[in-house]
Amino acid sequence: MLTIGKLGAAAGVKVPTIRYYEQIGLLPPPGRSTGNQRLYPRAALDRLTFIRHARDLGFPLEAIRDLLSLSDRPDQSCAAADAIARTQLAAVRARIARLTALEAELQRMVAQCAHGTIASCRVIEVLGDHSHCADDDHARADAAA
Amino acid sequence: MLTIGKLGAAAGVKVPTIRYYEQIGLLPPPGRSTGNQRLYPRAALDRLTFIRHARDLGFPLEAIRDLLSLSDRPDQSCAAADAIARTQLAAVRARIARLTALEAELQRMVAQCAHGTIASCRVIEVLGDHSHCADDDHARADAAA
DNA sequence: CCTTGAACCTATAGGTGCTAGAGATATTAG
DNA sequence: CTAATATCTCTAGCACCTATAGGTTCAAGG
Repeated sequence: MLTIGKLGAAAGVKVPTIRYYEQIGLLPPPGRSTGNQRLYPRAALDRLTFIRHARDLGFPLEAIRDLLSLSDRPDQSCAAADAIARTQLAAVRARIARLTALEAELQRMVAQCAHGTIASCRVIEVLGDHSHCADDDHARADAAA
Repeated sequence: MLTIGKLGAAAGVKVPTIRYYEQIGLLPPPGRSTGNQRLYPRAALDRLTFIRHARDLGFPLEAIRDLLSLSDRPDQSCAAADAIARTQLAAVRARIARLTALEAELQRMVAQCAHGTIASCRVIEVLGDHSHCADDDHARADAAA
C-alpha cells in the first residue's frame, strides 16, 4: 500500500493533483488508514501513470476519462481509443501550424527592431496594425488546451 | 463616438471581452451616454486592435499591459518592447518543439493500432507505459498560456 | 515514552482569459 | 408607439490545477 505522497512521487504527480483527480472522479476513492489517510494499492499507480502520460501528451481530462473507461472493458474494439488518439493528433498538428505562423510574425517583428525609441519601434507598430496578418479573423492564438 | 458593440465589431473582439478588459484595467473606462452606455473615442479602437493583435500572437495579458505602458511613453528606448517580443518568440519556439515531440509519439500510437480489441490496443498500452518517452520528468504538455 | 518534524487531512480561494446567463434598462427602426 | 435589438450590472462557470490556512497523524530519535 502506498501513501499519497509515495504514489505522487512514483507517478510524477503532485499530491494536490491526485486529490483533485479523485474529486472529479478520475481516480476512485482509495481506502483509508485508521488515521484517515489515503492508502493506495499498486493498481492505482498504473492508473495514475496512465493519466499522467496522457496529460503529458496533451489529452484533455475528458478524453482521458473516456480512455480509462475503455481500458476497463478490454474485450471491445479499440476503434474508439484509436479515434480519440487521432483527434488528439489532429489537434496537436493544428496547434503546431498556428504556432509556426506566430513564430514567423514574431521573428519579423524582432528582426525589424532598430533599437531606437518607442516612437519608431517596429514591435509596437506591428502590433497596432493587422495588415501583415495572413488570416485576420477567427483563429485566436492557439486557444485549444 | 462608438458604442461598445461597434467597437467590438471593428476590432474583432466580443463585447463581454471589452468589458472584461476594462475591468482588469487594460482599457480605460470610457465616457457614458445619458443612458449610461459606454461611448468610445476613435483612439480606443487603436488600443483595442493592438490588444487583440497581441493576444492573437499569444502574448499574455501581463505582457500586453507592459507593451501598452511602453507605448504610452514614446520617448523611451524600445529595448523593453524588443525584449518582450523576444521572450515571446522563445516561448513560442519552445512550445513548437514540445508539440512536435508529442506529434511524433501520437503518430506512433495511431500507426501501431491494429484495430483489434482493447486488450491488444497500442494506444492504451503506450499510455500506460512511459518507457518510450524521451524525457520523462517535468515538461508537462505545453503548460504555457 | 515523548517530542519533533514531515506528511497528511479538509476546505476554500486564486489563477488565466475569457464566456454565458439572468434580469433590467436604453436605443433604434418601422 | 411598439417591438426588436443592444446595452447595463452582477454572478457563476469553463479547464486544470495550485496555494493557503488550520488542523491531525505518523515515523524516527532521544
